Amino acid sequence: MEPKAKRILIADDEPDILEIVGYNLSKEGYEIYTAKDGSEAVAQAKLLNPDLIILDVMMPRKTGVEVCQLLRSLPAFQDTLIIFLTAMSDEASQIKGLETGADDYVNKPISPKVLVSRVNALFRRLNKEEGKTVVVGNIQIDPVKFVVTIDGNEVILAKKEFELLYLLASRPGRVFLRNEILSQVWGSEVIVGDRTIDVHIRKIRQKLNVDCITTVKGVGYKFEL
Amino acid sequence: MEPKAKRILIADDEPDILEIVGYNLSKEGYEIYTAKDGSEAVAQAKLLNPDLIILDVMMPRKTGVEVCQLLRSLPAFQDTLIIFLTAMSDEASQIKGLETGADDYVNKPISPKVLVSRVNALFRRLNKEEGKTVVVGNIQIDPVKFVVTIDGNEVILAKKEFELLYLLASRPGRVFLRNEILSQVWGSEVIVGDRTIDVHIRKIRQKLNVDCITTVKGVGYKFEL
DNA sequence: CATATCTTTAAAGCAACTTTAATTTAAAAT
DNA sequence: ATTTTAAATTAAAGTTGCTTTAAAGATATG
Repeated sequence: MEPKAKRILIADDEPDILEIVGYNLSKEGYEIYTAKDGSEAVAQAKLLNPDLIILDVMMPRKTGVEVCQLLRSLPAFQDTLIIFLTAMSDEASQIKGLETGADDYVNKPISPKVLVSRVNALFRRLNKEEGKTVVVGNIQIDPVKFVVTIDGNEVILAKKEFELLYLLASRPGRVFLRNEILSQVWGSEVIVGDRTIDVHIRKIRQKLNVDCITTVKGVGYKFEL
Repeated sequence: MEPKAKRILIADDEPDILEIVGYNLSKEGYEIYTAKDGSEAVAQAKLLNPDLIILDVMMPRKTGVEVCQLLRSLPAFQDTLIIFLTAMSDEASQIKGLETGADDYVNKPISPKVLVSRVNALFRRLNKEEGKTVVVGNIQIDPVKFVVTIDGNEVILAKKEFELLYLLASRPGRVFLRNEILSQVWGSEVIVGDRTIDVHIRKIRQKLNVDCITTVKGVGYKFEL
């Protein structure tokens, strides 16, 4: 299920900024809306309910700070992300901006790429996005949920089995030596026999019921479909 | 839920930075812990389960970026806030840092006040996400009213039970390690045995009478229907 | 201040996970 | 083809970690 595109409202009185920032963010898949002054920003915000509002501090007809304060006082905009854009690089303004309820404060001149990164970082945090899931073909291995799914069906692995599979699948195609596996999965202090690995490999193969772990005789194991 | 003091781990090889930043943040009511290199940062992080980690990028024995990547790959640190501190002010580093999974990127020389504002801003945002009613299937958990309802019927949980359930349910599917649970629900000062968690889990399962908490042996517990 | 409720500890039991060991099978090497 | 070596398989032993229960220690409440 694809999450619907995030809406971003950009408010600045310089058309160039709107243009450049808008272009770079839309390239990332965001839906962009613009406003050319503070009042318009408020009106647009109420109309659109954006997920993020980027506000220039110095704008005609309400400054960015005023817009921020006004919106934050409304229940509907309690959670909306807000970023300030400003030419004023002094500390005091920045602190004031952040204390007004903004989530970030970016100084001009703006690097579009940096701004995009910061926007992504904010959304990443908000979505509580889960990273690190290994996906190979129809197999998904999610270390956060501690679940393996094949074609959407959950397979339950024990801890060691899971760790072993995750290690192998994290680098599909690469061969892992037995002592690599031992040190990665078991740690360097623990001493277990080589057969232990075999038994776990077997259990994984059995439970997954998919031919995805290849034996490289005399060397180790590798994951591939 | 009484807000427990937020724990911040600061890692930098310059003692001055640790001193100044630590001082300013502790003034704000944060609990401060420090590490003087990358390896120590990782060790401390695992031990303390901090709410925020401030990482110098250039550190001996693992750079800040390495520490970030390492921690982000662990389930326990998916949600932990991370701020990079760096003398490198070039765009590329900043973008890379943010894409590594950091929540903010602050250039040196640091203004302690600005840093404090940014830290506050991050926590402010995080708190907005907390304290919300969690709805999973037919189960509702309202942390404000302190009430759990299943299909509209109220279920009465004790405080610790409620906090534990709320934690698990706030991220359905995600596995919470035992020490994560301990530090989130009990706090770092309190020392209670592992069995305590089990007993509370049991009481929750009993009272809810719905199979919604799964045990992941050797790892932790997770909430899912 | 007594009682009820919540929280934590402790202990027994059990189920699942992990490891070992022994045997069989398969793949290289001679 | 035979020997050697490594891995697969199986079953059993060993271990760990969770569940459950009961009871004692806190804390709150009337």
